[in-house]
Amino acid sequence: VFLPVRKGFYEEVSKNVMAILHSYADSEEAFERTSIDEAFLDVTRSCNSDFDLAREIGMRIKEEVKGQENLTCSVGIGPNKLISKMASSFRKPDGITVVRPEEVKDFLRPMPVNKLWGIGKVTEEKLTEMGIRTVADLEGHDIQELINVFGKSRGTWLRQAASGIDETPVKERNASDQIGRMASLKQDTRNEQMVFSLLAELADDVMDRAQARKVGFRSVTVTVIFSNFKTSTKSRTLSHPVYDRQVLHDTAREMMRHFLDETSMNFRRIGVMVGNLNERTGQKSLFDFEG
DNA sequence: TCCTCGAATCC
DNA sequence: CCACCTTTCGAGGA
Repeated sequence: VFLPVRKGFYEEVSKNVMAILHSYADSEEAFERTSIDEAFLDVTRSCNSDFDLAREIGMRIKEEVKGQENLTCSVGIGPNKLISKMASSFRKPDGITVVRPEEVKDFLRPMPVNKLWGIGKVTEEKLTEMGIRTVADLEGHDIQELINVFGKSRGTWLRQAASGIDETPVKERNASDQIGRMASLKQDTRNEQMVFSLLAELADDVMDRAQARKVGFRSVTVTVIFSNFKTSTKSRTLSHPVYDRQVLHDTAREMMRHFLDETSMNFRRIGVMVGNLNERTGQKSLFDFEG
């Protein structure tokens, strides 16, 4: 069933659910929303590191979400974010999975590597070529070779993740650093009317979201995906933060002009993104500029 | 250190 | 499972 959901509906539900989740976290800061319907909660203190108590908390959350919003959800409980995220994916929908510290290895080892959170199609293929199929294979693999293939930071991450190690704290993230939107053209084209009118819609949408968050931006990126699926991006950083819709429109247009002039292939999708977001606050004190 | 741009992941 | 979209990451140049 496809529901033409009125704008803002998901956001409203999300807000309510997040409020419930937040209320079960150890503290105001022990909460990390990761998407419209997912969050990490640190409950170490509330359950006194007892995983049976943690399960009780998980059950209460499920009941409350069901009662308040009539929604099911999946809960994963583990010693860190990596494991709890994977535990929550383990039984879906409406599941609850607890992975105790001593169970982590058995939980991970049999899994194909692509189940590890953070490994997608490309990494999976490279690993397959290296003869690494399961998490156990990855855990046993020579770290130096992983670093040679994936680079230092990703290579070491792979090995740590395979062992179920993740020390990243549960922490409210500074709401995203960038706001962007892409869309397909009705047909592959480089007709200026069609391209510019879609570009304007996207820019408006991005601007709406920036305004809702009361942020300005200092960089603008325009993306074009061509008929052959090749992607090109062009970005420009302005000298001062901007809050002006017209500036976004003009800048995006100018950059799109470049693509129209410098290329010959039809466009399939285009996108607009703003970055270097900057809160519009009152007068900043000198301390705000200390690095 | 900043900027640009493509790669990669996740939704 | 696929197709599509959003955001982040990181390499390399200035």
